[in-house]
Parts: sequence; C-alpha cells; structure tokens
Amino acid sequence: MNQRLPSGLKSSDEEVTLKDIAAAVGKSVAAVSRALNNYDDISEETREQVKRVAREMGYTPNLMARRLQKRTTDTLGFILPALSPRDANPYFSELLAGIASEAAECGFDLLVSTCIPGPDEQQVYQRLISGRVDGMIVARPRCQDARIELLLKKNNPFVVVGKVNLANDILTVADDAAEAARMAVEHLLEQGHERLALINTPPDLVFSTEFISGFRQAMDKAGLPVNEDFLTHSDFTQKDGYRAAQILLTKPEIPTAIVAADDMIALGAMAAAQDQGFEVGQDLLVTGYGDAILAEYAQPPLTTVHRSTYGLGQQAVRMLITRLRGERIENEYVVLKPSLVIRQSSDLALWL
Amino acid sequence: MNQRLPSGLKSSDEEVTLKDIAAAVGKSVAAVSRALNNYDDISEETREQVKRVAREMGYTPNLMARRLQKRTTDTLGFILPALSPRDANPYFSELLAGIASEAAECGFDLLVSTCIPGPDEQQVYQRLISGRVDGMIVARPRCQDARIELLLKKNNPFVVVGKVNLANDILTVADDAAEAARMAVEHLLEQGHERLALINTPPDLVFSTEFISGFRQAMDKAGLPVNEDFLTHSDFTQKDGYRAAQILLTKPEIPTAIVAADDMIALGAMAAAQDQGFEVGQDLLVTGYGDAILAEYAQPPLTTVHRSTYGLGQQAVRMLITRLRGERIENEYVVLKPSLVIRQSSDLALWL
DNA sequence: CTTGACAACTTAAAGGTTTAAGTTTATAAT
DNA sequence: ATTATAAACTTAAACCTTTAAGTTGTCAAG
Repeated sequence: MNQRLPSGLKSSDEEVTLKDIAAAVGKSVAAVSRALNNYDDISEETREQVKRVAREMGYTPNLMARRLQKRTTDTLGFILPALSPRDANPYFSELLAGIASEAAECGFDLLVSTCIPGPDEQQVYQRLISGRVDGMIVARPRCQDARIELLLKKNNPFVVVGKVNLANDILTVADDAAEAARMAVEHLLEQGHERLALINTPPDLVFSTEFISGFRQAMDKAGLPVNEDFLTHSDFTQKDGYRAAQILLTKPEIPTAIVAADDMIALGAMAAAQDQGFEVGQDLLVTGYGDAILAEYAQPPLTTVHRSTYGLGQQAVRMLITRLRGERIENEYVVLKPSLVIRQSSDLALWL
Repeated sequence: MNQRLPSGLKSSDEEVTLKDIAAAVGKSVAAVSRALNNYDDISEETREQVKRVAREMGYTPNLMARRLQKRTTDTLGFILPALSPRDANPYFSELLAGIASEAAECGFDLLVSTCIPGPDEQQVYQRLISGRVDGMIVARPRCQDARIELLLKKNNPFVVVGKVNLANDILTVADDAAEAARMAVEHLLEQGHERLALINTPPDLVFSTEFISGFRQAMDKAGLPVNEDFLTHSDFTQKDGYRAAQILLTKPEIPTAIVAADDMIALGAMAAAQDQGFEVGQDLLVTGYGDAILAEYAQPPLTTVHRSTYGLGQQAVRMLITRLRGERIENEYVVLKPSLVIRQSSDLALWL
C-alpha cells in the first residue's frame, strides 16, 4: 500500500504509533505527542517535521489509549425506544438524523442503543454511562422519569429533548406542545367548528400534559366548554389512532373535528373516519402535529403543526457538548416555536 | 450512595479499579483480574471472595483500558445516509432498529454516523474503521461502491445488507428484489392488466438492477413485451414518486398498472394518480415494495411485497459478529424471501 | 530423597497516550 | 562572570487491563 515509507518501515498491517514516529525523527515520544498537539514548547521546525513524518507513515492516534489517559470518550449516547419493529415513528428518525449529523459536525461519536421503554431501561442507560459515553440525550420525557432520575443521581451530563416537569435545572430543548395545540384549536374554531375532540398521546408523557393544557386554554379563551367525552389517548401509531378515532366516531354524540397530538395518530384517525364514510376535510376536520412528510402526501393532505424535530436534535447535541466542555450555556431551556401548516384535511376553502 | 464500603474506602465519585479490589482482598491485581475472568488457576474460594468484594465496591471495569489492551472495541458501525432531514425512509428506521437490537442482544455497542452519499463518505468510513469499530454494516450497495472498495482494501470486516455485484466473497444479507418484482408483476397480470409501468429506484443501486430484471423476467415469462417508455426511476420519496407517476400518466399512451420499487414511491404515485382523477385500485393499479406500516393505512391500502427489513438488520449483525469472533459462517450469502401482501390498491375484488 | 506435577498465586511487561516535572543549552540581564 | 529566564526538549509516571512467564508450596510417584 504505502510504497515509500521512511527508513524505519513497519510491516504492512501494524499500527504506526508515536513511538515509531519518535524513532523516525529522533525525538522522544513526548516531544512527538506535544508536536502533534501543538504545544508551544516545541519548535516550529520540529513540529512540522513531526507532522510531515506522521502523515507519511500514515499515523492515526490510538483512540483507546487516548481515551484511557484523558478519561473522556468524546462520545454521546442516545437510546431509541424499541417499539414494535415496523412502526418507526418519523419523529425518532428525524431526531436521530439531527443528533447524528450535529455530533459528527462537532467531532463526537454517537452510540445508539435500543430498549423497550420500561424497567429494563435503566440498565441500558447504566451501561452507556459507565464509561461508554460522556453524555446522553434523552427524548420524550415522562412525568415520572426513571431515566432522568438515574442520570441525575449518577451525576451524568445529559440533555432532554422535550419539556420536563422537574424543578432541577435540567438542560432542555423542547418544542412548544401547548402552543401547537392552541394553534390547531384556534384554526379549527376559525373554520367554524366548535365540537372538537382530542386524541392525545399516552398520558405518562410530559408532552401529553402540555398538549392537553394548550387544548384547554384555547377552548377556554374562546369561551367554549370542553366535552370530556371527546378527550382520548392513543399510542404514536396509525393503528392506534385508527382505533381511537373509531371509538370517538361511534359515540351517540360525535365531534366535527379531531385534533390529534401526533401525525401518525392523525393519519390513523383519517383512515378510520374515511372507513366510516366521512369525507375528511369536509364532514370532519382532522389536524396532526409534527409535520411528517407523510402528512403532505396523505389523502387528503393533512393539516398539521410543524415542528423542527431535526433542529431539536441538533440543538440538543450542541448544548450537551457545550456542557461537556465546561463552557457557559447561554440558555438552559430552549424552546423551538411551532408553525401551523394548513392543508385540505381541515380547510374547505382548499378544496375549490 | 454506597454506605458500607469495605475498609479501603474511596471517596464517592472515584472509579473503583482492580487495584482497589486487590488491596481489599489482599491479593495481586493479576489474581483479581483472573478471578473476575474465571481463569481456572484461581481457587474457587478466592474467586468468590473477589467477585463479592467487586460487587460490594461497585466495580465496573474500565472499558478503555480493556480495549486498549485487547485491541478490540466490541463495537459495530453503521452509517445512515443523510438525506434531506425530513424524508426519513422507513427502510432505514427499521433496519437500524434490527441492527441496534441485535447488537445490544450480543453485547456489542453500535456507533452510528451520518453522511451524504457521495465522495465524503469514504472519510466517514475511514474515521470509524480506524480504531472506533471492529466491523461495519453497509446498506444499499451501489453498482460501483467506493465504501465497499475501501473496506476491502483496508481489510476491515463488514457485512452488506442487500445484494452486491462483486465477485469477492462478501458477507451479504439480502432481500430478493428480483423475486419481489416478479411477484408484483405476476399479481398484476392475474388481475388482467398487461400494460405495466415500472417506477424503479435510482439506477446506481444494485437493488434497482435486480428489481428491473425481475420485472422483465416476469413479463417475458408471460410472453408480454416490455414497453420501454413505461420504465422510469425515482428517489425513495413520495415527492419523487409523485413526479415520476405524473410523467407516466401524462404520456400519450398510459399504463393501467404501476409497479413501484419502494413503498414511498408507490405512495407518491398513488397521490399523483388520484390528483389526476384516477381511482387507484380500480382505473389504475399500484403496487409497492417494503411493506411499510404506512402502506396499510394508505387510501386505498397499498398492495406491496413484504420484506423483513428488521430481520435483515438482525441477521447482518449476527453474521458480522460471527465473523469477528472468527467462527465459521454457515452461509455467507443469506437471502430472505419476500411475500406478497394484496390490498385494495391492486385488487378490485377487495372493494366489494 | 529426588523429581515432577500441580495448584494458586505473583511479577512484570505491554498496550499507546498524555503530562507533570526535570534537564540541557543558549541567550539576556545584572 | 554570574544569575535568571526562556526555549526545546527528555524522563518517567500515570491511565487500567490483560497475560506471558515466573514463583512458591504441597503432594505423589519413583
């Protein structure tokens, strides 16, 4: 491979180490290390020679040795909830994309694991924080969150994506779920609908409490009562959204519009409504949250509240790395503003 | 935290090392190491004492030290193609889920990075294989694949997910794209349609060459000519599937059925057809490939060829780890059989 | 009584980096 | 001429494991 190795040549596959470079340039290992790390007690001349020889010999530092010595891994950890294999929610794909790209950008590695949400989760977190990563990103915080408690207890750096309901000053990058719900409700009210149902996400999530509070606020503000019979929950899947909507639409009294707290749920709800003979966007309005690409190509296209999930991931990584470097964090609780995207599932005017 | 530490107590946060245990039990560091690793030259008595003390002191081995010494990382690498942030194809979510869960199962870590497919990719692969991971998983092989060439050249263990068109005996776990295409075509022919169009995935992928060859084989077998004007390509997005279908459906002569090589493309194609006034499943049949959950909840539900993407990921990891352990691999080229899932987008009988 | 084998260890090196502390040489200040 | 200072290094320890090779003591066989 490397044809013109300087004198002290090593046989092909062996790793080139500082020692080899030191031998080649006739300096000590320490000097070579310091030269490569731009210490200022190495002469310009030596530094350049060392760097050139290192390049020529194809030197790559041994990461494990460096990590052992520096007691740091330059690695971030993220745990994907292992839902049923096939229902990958676009939320996590997009979040992961944001996290992975920003981590790479900052020169950090990203360790990904999966785990079914529940009691085993702590073991998986424990595994990662015991020497594998410097910091964690926790997504979809729950009202009682054992993961966060563990990280706090172990004093391990982390950033949460999504609002947390704890007093401790926890680094957070969140979307504004309450505002999103308000926007959806206000839009539907403007469309002249007052009998609104809510299909919320599972109640153990902080997100869900936020979303429903926004829903209530907007109804209150409009002076409308909330029909408690119209408030329901669903998992983040089309299947479960379908089920939830089906129940809503077979009650004696039915809503004229459905606010879903997630696009997948909304898509399932639309399918249920259509199967029951509703013309979504005409008889029955539906809105979602998240603005997955799927929303745009649904039939009819789904009105939804846009959230920059990718951006959440990027920001979380930036904040975590700032924290790891011990730099000052300007804002420990970042909120990204949502925006309403009106499509045919909720707006008759678009049907022409 | 740990209230009752044995005599040689360490101040709270410091890591417990073999040295501490050795001091506590009055044996050498080597003996402790060997006891914990179940060497048989340690007495049963000592072994148990060491293990008990290790547990009591809250010992966790220093991974970096171990990795430095063993020259192995017990880590696998996987690189997600960084497409536009929002269009996460379910294929990669599901594949990643399979990879991550199996890696965890086998006690391996998983390093994930992202990169835009193209020339920069090699640097990212280079980064991972230079000491960060023991082996890589490569997805969606291309006809000329610089990633695979690099891995072969550097002699780095890897497994490819998807068929590869190289002579070298490369470890592969693939779906049977040709068979999938055949199944779709045969099904459409059975429905009485003969004017079939194909929206294939990008031509640089080995997958695409497989898929089109299956398409042609099935048509040949039925004695039907392939209308070259009906063969087209699209990216793995609904948007691009929409565009491709739109072109197909505005030609002077139009197909009566569309075989899409991916569910996302099929979904986009369905939307395009519907926007042009077609009744998908009646005027115009559409099939996809992949069996994403989305296919099931599309309007109308999409006929597609099921592929166990999750299973591909699991198998790939198993094979890679077998290889890393130096064990014999029974089958170096695994193919997972597809199966047809008939839904309303292609079968009038289901409309009742 | 020696020799050999065995159990149960210990010693020391190795793995590759970083870094605190020390050394040498040259130069400048007194 | 002496002392201080700075530049450009070197030495050696440290990070924590693993492991090859050596040591000690015991017991059995010859």
